[in-house]
Amino acid sequence: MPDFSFVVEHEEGASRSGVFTTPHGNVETPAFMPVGTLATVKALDPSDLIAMGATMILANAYHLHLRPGDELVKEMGGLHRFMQWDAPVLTDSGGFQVFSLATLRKISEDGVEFQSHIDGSHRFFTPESVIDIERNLGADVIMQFDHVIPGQSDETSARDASERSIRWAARCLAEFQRTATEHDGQKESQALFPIVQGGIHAQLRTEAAHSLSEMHDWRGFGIGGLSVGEEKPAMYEILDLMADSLPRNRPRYLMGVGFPEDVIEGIKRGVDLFDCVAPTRMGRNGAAFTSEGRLNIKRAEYRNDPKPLDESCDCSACTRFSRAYIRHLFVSDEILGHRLLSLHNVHFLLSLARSARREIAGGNLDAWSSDWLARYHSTSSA
RNA sequence: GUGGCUGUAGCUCAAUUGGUUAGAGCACCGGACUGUGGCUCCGGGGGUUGCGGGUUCAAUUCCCGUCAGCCACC
Repeated sequence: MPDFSFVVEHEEGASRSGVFTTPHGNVETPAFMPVGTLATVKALDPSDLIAMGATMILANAYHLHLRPGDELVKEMGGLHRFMQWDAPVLTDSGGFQVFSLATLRKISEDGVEFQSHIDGSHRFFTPESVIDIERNLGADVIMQFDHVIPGQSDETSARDASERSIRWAARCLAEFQRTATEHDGQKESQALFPIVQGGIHAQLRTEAAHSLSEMHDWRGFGIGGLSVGEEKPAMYEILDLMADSLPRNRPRYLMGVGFPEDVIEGIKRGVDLFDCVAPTRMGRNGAAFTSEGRLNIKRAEYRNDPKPLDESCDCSACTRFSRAYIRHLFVSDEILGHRLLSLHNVHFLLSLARSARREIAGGNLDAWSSDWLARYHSTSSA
């Protein structure tokens, strides 16, 4: 048995359902991966995640390197043991953090110099150093160090970032292979995914997909640089391109997406893996995803509403608590409110991916997704 | 009982020697958030300036009365 594999079981148009196998277990795809940047899915316990059917979660190399330190995580037995999560984990490299929160940064061909957002200390990340960090953390899937730019960037800067990301993929791969024997022994303990960049420029995207595909027989591919400020139709067009230009027999991971409607649109275009902070962040900010659109639980109209967040949901928040109670928790700034909404939202995304998987197997994704989207949008903008 | 101080948005306070439409923070009511800071950001509704008179072209501001709270002294 290979330590990593991907088997496509059913296909419908560009979409497919399958099983992604890792050293810590199988991931049935399409799948949504809850985000646990700091080795914790905020407000949730690993047992909550297992109970909801989560199979794979994220952590972040940039954040864990700064605190508590990847060396410490390694000393404590690696990420799985440290956070008591025995199922698959994926670590993001920190490329996105360089883009999103490092105010002081200097990008060169060699790497990125930036200041820690925690203590202001100066750091230098290279493709090689990031792989070393991700080796120490020990996640099943590790992402290359890439260069992310805003969604509306012009073609020149998008090309610059995309081509640099491809060169960095090669350097990550070299460092990954150099360190393979000391980490893997006889077995393959980690898989490295490259990341396709190229902004919203079709030519750049297809070039990047082909360059990376020819570079190595990767275990899977990341699609990055989307949902970073571009219009939604532009993102969907790029995903259409990816369906045709990435190998069909490898999982495709759309990074940082998404909102329920984007997960549906991604699945229709052959995406297998998703991750997003939305369910937990919005959970902490008082918004719930429901089958009829987004619901802001802090609204006064829910003050005495006995209904659950979503009447068609069977999560442990919806089967027990009223909107009135959860609203009260938020108005009173009680942490149980954050927990219940996070629980519900993560359940919502996991359940959505499961439903889509089922519909693909039944050959009914197209009709199902149309109905789903119509219902979701019918009341959310009212 | 006498003297003094203070009354401005739900709360805490602003408002240049009397000068345009009395502002701010918090609260409240909406909205945003896509490879995570529980943060943050963007809008909005709110005032018979305790009450009643007076002076003035003009009063939150000056004067008189009155009510309320606080302080001091009988």
